[in-house]
Amino acid sequence: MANSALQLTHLCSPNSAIPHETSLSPLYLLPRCSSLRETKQIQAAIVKSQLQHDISVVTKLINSCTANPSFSMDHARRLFDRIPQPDIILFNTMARGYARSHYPVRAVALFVRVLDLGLHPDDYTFPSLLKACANAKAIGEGKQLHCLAIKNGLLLNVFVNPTLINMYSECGDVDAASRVFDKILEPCVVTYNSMITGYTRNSRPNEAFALFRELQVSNLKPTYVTMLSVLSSCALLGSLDLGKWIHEYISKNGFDEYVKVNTALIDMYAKCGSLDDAVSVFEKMRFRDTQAWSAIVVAYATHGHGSKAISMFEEMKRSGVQPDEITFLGILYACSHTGLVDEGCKYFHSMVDYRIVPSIKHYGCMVDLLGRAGHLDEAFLFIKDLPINPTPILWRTLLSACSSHGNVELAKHVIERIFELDDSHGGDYVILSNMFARSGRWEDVNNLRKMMKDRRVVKVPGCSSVEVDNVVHEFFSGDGTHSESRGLHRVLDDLVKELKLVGYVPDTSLVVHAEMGEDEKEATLRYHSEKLAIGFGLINTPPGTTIRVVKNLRVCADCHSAAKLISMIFGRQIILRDLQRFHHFKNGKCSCGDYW
DNA sequence: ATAGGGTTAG
Repeated sequence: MANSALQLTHLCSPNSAIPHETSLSPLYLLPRCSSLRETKQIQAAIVKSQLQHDISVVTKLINSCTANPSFSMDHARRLFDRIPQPDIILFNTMARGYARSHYPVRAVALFVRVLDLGLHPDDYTFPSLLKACANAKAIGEGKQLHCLAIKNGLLLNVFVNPTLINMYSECGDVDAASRVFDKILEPCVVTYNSMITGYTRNSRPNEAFALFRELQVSNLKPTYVTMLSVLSSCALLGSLDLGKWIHEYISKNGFDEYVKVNTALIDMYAKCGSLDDAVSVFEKMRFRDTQAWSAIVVAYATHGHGSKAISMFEEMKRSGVQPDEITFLGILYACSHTGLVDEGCKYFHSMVDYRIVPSIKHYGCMVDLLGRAGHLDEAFLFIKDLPINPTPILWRTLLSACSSHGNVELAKHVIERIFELDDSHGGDYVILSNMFARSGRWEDVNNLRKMMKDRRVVKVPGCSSVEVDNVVHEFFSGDGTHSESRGLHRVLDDLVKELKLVGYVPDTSLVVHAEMGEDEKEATLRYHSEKLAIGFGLINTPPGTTIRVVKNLRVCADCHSAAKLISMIFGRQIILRDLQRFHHFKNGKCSCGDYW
């Protein structure tokens, strides 16, 4: 903003008239402000030229306050409060700001004043308010606004449609969203996008693809935003073939010019198990923003390449791109899964340098980092000292660590904390019960089982799936009905025995070691991966068959699968994240086979 | 262009 600062000096000099229609006008500079400081400088120029009572000028100022990255609804509110008779445009502008702020409910609160003042909501009002409801997960208010939109004859408005669909699906009622969509006679591409996104965000990738197909055969053209959701659905399915098909479609249609699309491609490839393709997309990118860098850091981290994730993170900083909260999630994940406790703590504390306030997810990574490494008491104190209330998930992370490291006493204490918040999670009982069983405390096991029964806790079994030659084999925790289940158990028993021989504990701690896919550990892991391949090979498969999961997921993820199978055999809880990543095909056939 | 809009990957 060096240029505008120069121009401002001119503007603020005494007796300088404001040329309203030239590039020197403060109004012209407002949209170019990149910080609240600059917006305030323009405000000073506006006051100097006596324009501060002009409602249209204040509207522009407020818009500038809500532009990234200078976001300040507090300042916007101060400006708003000085206007004696705000009109609907000013209200709409404030509502849009609040909808995108940390306090979306305030948009709805402000709307009450609109009605009290007898102002009429228009086609700008509903999109902002519905967005606020989506962000606040306020489906009740959203439904009322839906009714009001109908009353005002705005149901078929092109701007209202997508936000209405978005509101329902963000509130988790994707069926309601779908009903709205079906009533729209001529949905525009943005409306299609919002519905495709709705299915994707609610983990219904097949319906997302069905709608994408419908969009393709309509006379509308998909946009790059369509591709973002479609890629995200690919990632949900975990289907690399489908992902490659979409990649070709993207290149053919020129969508690969968009940084966001390339970022979504990186994410898709990583989640479908092909780190190589993810890296190749990243390397071809000419411009890489924070999101693109984060995607590659996360890709390396989730594939177990912790130190590569760290070196990418350092390279990112060197090239002058600012990390954000997601980058830090990636780097903390990398550290915890690579056992780099000191580095992880260092990065966690460096977040403040980037003015990033840690979220519950960052705290979760820290608990995982400390817990996996066996620093259980430290992890416990970490949770105790948090500035926010811990969630059951946070305690659950520590509970798994207690299980890995066999600390029954701490586990008992932790589960009490969990039960204070949520006692309906079957997995928690199972973990502690197994810990009691391992130390021969059968009375405690029985008590826990009785407690589960009394509280009517249902166990939701974890599920893993392995795809061999387009046939998906699903395994549920504690279920031995798969035809090759016994054979698999035998191979995995052998694997566990060998792990014991090299000093590993056949426990969830296996996950810790299995994910250290680097340096001297790598050779060991490759060896065990082969064993695992033999294990998979037992599934009706002659030797030499391509086993996709094993082939594509590479060392670390192989072992992640191994860990999953082993955890299944030992009756442990399987993390939901794994379900997402590995749920690809159904009944031996690509679930999208109908559409392609 | 001349006060304000919808869908968005990590």
